[in-house]
Amino acid sequence: MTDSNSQASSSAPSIPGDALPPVEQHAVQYATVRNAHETELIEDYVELIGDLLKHRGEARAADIANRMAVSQATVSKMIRRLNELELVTSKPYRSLFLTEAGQKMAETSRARHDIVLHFLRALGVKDSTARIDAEGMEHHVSDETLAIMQRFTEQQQNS
Amino acid sequence: MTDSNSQASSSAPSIPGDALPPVEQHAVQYATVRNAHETELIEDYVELIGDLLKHRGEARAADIANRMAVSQATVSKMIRRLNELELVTSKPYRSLFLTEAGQKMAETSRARHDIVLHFLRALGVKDSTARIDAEGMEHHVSDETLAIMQRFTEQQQNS
DNA sequence: CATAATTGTTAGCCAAGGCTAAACTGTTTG
DNA sequence: CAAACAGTTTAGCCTTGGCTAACAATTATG
Repeated sequence: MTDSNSQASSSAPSIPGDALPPVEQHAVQYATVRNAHETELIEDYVELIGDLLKHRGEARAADIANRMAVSQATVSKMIRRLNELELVTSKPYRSLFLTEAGQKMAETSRARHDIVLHFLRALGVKDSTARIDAEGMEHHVSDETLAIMQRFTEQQQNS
Repeated sequence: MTDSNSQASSSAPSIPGDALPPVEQHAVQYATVRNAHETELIEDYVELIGDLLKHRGEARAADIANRMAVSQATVSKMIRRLNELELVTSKPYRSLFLTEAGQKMAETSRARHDIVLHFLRALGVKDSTARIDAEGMEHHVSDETLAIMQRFTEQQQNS
């Protein structure tokens, strides 16, 4: 352990991004991101399946492959994983459906996604950019920040 | 190709997150995120090495391992990659240094990171949360959004 | 200065998430 | 109703980014 704990442990939230955070805090940041990455893809699939079911009535592997710009083989493999995680049910060659848990995840993800998207638009980001950014950001926004984003969007609308 | 192009192709930026985006646009969103993921880790390493050099004068593998909460073996392997990409130079058992390209990347990453972090704080997110969120978000924020965030933060400060 | 502790590297393992090619199933249609 | 086409699955490959364990080099210390 070379890397001693910065200097003083004073809580200095006002000083800008200068000065390295203490090791443990820094470690938590990176670990949190790594962790998010593990669930990210899963959530994206589940969210998309939910959307397809809602808007199209069915969710076929081919649709998912097209929308995600990924091969059908990749989707097929992923569906197996989603099955094992009991997020979707699937009969071979038939549309997918979400389990209870899957539906819950889909709703949560969709809600997060929408909050971020609406927030970005309220900030003044143009639609096409906002959509791309929201897709990437949604998995990395804490509940605290999410709540603030929502409040901001609402205030923006009443004015 | 089952998934026909939603309905009308009218530009409707005002309607909420309802309705699926057209297939190609949707595909671009996901592809963009996938792409970001590939460079993300690299950027994080380079950024951290830059910070360590700046604040400590040296960047040792052990420090990186501690700060990233990852094994030394993982760091060692990663450093080999960074070497191949000509982002860092390293002699065994010596501190790392950034190449020109590495320094450039470190600065860019650091700048993005700071803009996002300051923005979140300006929004009212508490410091510890803002740090975690910024770490995850920074790689998924477009230049357009970044510029808006920066402006927002500045306005917030002059008031 | 010899040995202990720290730091770094290598080898070899694993899971995830891509891909292509080939095989199989279901549906449509001549 | 058979053949063609569209959709799905499987097999097998690759890269990334983790890990542990074992070994090597450097640095610190009794």
